[in-house]
Amino acid sequence: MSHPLRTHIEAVSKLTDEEFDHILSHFTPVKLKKHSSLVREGDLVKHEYFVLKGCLRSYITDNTGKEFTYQFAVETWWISEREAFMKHTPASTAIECLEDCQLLALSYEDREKLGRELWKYEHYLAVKSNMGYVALQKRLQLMIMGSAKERFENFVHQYPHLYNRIPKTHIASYLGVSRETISRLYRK
Amino acid sequence: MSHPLRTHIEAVSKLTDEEFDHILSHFTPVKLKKHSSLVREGDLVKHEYFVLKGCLRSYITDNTGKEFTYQFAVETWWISEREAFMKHTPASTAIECLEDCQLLALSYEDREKLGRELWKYEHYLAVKSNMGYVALQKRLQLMIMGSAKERFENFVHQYPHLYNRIPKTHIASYLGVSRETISRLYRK
DNA sequence: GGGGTGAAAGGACATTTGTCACTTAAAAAT
DNA sequence: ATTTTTAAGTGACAAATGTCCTTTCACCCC
Repeated sequence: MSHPLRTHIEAVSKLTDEEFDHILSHFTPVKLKKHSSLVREGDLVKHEYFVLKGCLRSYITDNTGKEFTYQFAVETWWISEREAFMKHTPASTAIECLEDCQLLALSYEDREKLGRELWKYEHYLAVKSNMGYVALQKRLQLMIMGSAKERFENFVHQYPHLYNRIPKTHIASYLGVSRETISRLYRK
Repeated sequence: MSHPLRTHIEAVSKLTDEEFDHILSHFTPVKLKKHSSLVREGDLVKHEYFVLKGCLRSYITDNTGKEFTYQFAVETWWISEREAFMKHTPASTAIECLEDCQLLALSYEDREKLGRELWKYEHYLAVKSNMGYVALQKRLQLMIMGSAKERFENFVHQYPHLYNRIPKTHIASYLGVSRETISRLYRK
């Protein structure tokens, strides 16, 4: 059974054992308890993370205390605060663990280094970034064109495993509806 | 007075006269009349476009005939159908001219070629792509957290020059509200 | 320069979704 | 096990926004 990170990269381009070992040697394991924070608003974000085990979300809180969930991450997903990580500015979104988590951390410097050393890694990043952009476009489109019901059904269909794993409150804040609305839809 | 495309690239990195002339030599001028289509749904998209003069929008139409505007473009902006252009798949969004337009077209092959030949161009693309991602995130966030009023006011504040140039119908479809709602907000 | 065409404004009403207050259920802590 | 805390379900009502329809305005175009 191959390493989950290897599987993930090889969905884009195949690696030799040496290449993968070299890549993996730049990652640092991180363990976190449920409810702990990986990133707090205002932090500098020096790493991005690959999830080995557990579940996290990134979110922001507005001045009235309402939350908006940008992203969830479970096994084999990446998570970070992209803008802060890239530009070395303070984080405007927070990241918290929804379960006990095991992560692999990669620093900004090592990411750059890997990209320079290994074209396949650079390419993997470019493909990943592009897929992220397209996915975000789709989400925006659904947000604008779809009703609460359509958004909810799409979520359940797209992420059946998340739907029973993540508190409804957070799913609601990801979909941009109230928790009560989710309840009402769920009933039917 | 420098060429608008040069100014745009040089906001990221400075070019020599030779470099810019080399870049520019890969672009083809395109002229289009108001109301004409640059891309139709289902087309293959072989070029991306830099706007010299005029105004365009990209949009999709759902099965009930309702439209959603992805993007506007005026002087010095780029426009294309990113997914179709990148993946060589049929376009799922259309692009139309809201005014008479003068554009510069760059083919996929030439784009790749320029990126390979001139690192500064590759870098310019990467920066542009990253800014696009962050902007899209901000738009999604505002869409989810903001009221119709907030979204509208943000638009007017962010693009004061577009607000009097583009039909309200299209601004409404960009903001994900009905035209009537825009009218009501504008009244006050 | 009058007739036609498309965009915007406005009112009445319907629908969706949010808010609040309360109850129930489940999970965590001691 | 019992208590305490947290999440979810529910109903009544309010607010925001959409829909439909009519009127007005502005701009083109023979």
